[in-house]
Amino acid sequence: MTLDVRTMCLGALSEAEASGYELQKNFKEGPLAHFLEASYGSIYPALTRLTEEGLVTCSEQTQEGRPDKKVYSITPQGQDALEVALRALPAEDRFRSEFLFFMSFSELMDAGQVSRLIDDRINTVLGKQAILEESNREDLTPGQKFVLGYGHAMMKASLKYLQDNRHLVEVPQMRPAPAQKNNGITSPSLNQDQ
Amino acid sequence: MTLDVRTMCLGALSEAEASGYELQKNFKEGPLAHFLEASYGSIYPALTRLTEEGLVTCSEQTQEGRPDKKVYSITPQGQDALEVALRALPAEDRFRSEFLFFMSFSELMDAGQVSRLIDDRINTVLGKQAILEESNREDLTPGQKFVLGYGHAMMKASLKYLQDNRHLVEVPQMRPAPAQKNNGITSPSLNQDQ
DNA sequence: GCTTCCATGTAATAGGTTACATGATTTG
DNA sequence: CAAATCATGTAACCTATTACATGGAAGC
Repeated sequence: MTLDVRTMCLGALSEAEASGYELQKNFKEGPLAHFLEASYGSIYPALTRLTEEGLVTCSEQTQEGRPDKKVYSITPQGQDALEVALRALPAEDRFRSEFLFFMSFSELMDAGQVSRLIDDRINTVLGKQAILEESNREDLTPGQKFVLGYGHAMMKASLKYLQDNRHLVEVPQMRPAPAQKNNGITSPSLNQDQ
Repeated sequence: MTLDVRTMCLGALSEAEASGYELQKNFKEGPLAHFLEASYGSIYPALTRLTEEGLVTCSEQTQEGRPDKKVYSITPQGQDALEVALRALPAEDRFRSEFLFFMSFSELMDAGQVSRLIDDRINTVLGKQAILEESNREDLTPGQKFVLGYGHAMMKASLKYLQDNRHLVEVPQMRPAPAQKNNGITSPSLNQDQ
């Protein structure tokens, strides 16, 4: 089984009823933001399908000063389906990083580009960290807190690694360079903790 | 630009010539294993396309005792294309974790399942760590070492977090209701396989 | 006045996985 | 003797992204 948008929506609706628009926002800014993401183009069809299958119901709400809203709620069958799904074994994570791919070819880039890439990366991680911190409220379930903490730990580790090891790819390689002191290239061993 | 299998293959071939079969193995077991993965169904068509575009060339090699092999090498145009691609801004990481999704609903699972999930996760991370350690050879480029070290740091942080915080989801939550009867509603379950 | 937020949806497209099809050889 | 490894490829399928289409209200 793969974690698809349909299951993501069902899970989110088991926490609270919401519209498609709100779901997208929750994925993007909620406590699970670091590993969930979905576009409207996948959310709306998913909700239609869940409704057809009887796992959620929809009630249209007219609002003043705002567009109409379709609020979806989970049904008992939906809750059941979610709990059944939760008994299976989770599939492996899907992680694909263009940043790391680029970095693995740092010798093919000039120093400026490499540094820029790392700076950008640090900034995006800081941004994501801020999002997680904002969504850390008291009303989160233990599970959500656990997951949020996990994301936070990963980002902290990421920042630390980038800061501590950027010199490995920023030190100009094979240059007929003049005397540059401080050639502190530490052997990039895997197990360097401190 | 998105990191597609075609670009992954081109990058790998810029390091060394290889067959499609070898590329898959390299993705799965090499120093970039933690964020690259591709099936044969995507690699072989990608190689065909790269050849058509003149970015790689192919030479068939007959082997004794083994099936014939198609060894692909990068062309100057291919090397050029790779370096051009490297000047762009990398797209955001794609990360989707079914494990974390499950954990965020830990209250809906029984304690045994939660513990099993965490144990399994620890074991898979340990397995991936072993793969990375095995691929840590001296002939890696600085970029590859940097990326491999990054993966290693992430896994270490992951293990530490799991071990230090599993109690957050393993402590039994105050459940009001004792016996939940299992009503056998044949609900249209989510992706029931097996 | 421009941009962002609210709000829903469809269609074209891209990109990938899984299963299928084939088959010799080596390892346990 | 069964399983894994080596080796390539296609076809059916699935899922998700992007762009398109629409439009009022609120904030800057």
